Amino acid sequence: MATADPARPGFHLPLLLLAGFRTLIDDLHAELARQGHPELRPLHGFVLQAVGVDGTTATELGQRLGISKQAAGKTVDRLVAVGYLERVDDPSDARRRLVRVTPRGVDGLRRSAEVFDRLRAQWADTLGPDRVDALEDDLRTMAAANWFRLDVPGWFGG
Amino acid sequence: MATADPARPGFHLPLLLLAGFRTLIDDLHAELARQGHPELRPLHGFVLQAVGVDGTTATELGQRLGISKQAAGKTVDRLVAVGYLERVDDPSDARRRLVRVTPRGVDGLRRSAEVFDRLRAQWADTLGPDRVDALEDDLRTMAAANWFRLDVPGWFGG
DNA sequence: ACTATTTCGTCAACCACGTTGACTATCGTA
DNA sequence: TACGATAGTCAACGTGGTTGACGAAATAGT
Repeated sequence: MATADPARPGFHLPLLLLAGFRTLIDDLHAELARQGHPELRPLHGFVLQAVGVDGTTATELGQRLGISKQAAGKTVDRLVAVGYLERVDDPSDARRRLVRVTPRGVDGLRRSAEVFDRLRAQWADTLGPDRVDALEDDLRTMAAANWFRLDVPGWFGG
Repeated sequence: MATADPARPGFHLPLLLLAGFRTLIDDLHAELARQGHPELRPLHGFVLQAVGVDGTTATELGQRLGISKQAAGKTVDRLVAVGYLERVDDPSDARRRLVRVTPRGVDGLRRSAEVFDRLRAQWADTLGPDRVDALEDDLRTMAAANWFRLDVPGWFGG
């Protein structure tokens, strides 16, 4: 179904990594939708994770995700609109608006983690635990940078 | 740098796959920019590949990529604007507008393949050829579907 | 041969994600 | 107190996706 030339080994690697990522993400969100979180988009989990239990500000969130404070602010807007984040005033600094994960957000995060664990276990069942460990080790070695950067304009990098 | 909990093994896998993909894609485009193709975006290579040497139509391209014909048409517009694709009339069917890769597009595609091969070789140097092979085998096993789908609204899937 | 259906391409409106630039309000400090 | 740095927002824009509607051309059916 693809035009990608199977004879070019170099072209396989990125496509396979992308397909592996998508497989996990698609499975995750199919399951999350079933568990009452149909609104949760792939990006949202990363953002909720980056907000963390202590909360943050939009500017700091942008720094954590490697995006501008404006982009972070708009993403927070959307997450607030669907009930996963909330904004509260910071009593100690009238400029800042603290961003916090709501109980619904915590629930989504918890379920995401559970589903990811389950999916990883499936991979281990199919490939063997050692192969999954090796896969992670190898990727950790090769992808040391690019860990939490989410700047996506024009698909990853621009 | 990340808020991702290192104690949750399940959360690592998708992040690592994404980071691996991004590492390759970022390296590729840095090199392509150096080689005279600064306009080539990550998506473009996939699209050029999907158009193929024989050319296609926007509708068929959309089917190949798993996106709507309108989205495919707009993407073709952009690729035409930067000189990687061209549209020609189909003499045998006045409704169709054939999309073809230009010589510049072919050049970009050829260089992309070369760079990918080089990057794969780098991975093999670092991890060992057997590990890279195993990584590809394992991903091929787990990511059989999701091969060439590029529907990205809200980040992969929606 | 004429009509009816399908197909191709495009337009228009919209959404999700990113960018930069400009601006206000507030804080902290010299 | 006045000034520079910081937080947040608004506006305009670019790229990638969606659906719905529509005209023109090809095809199928009677």
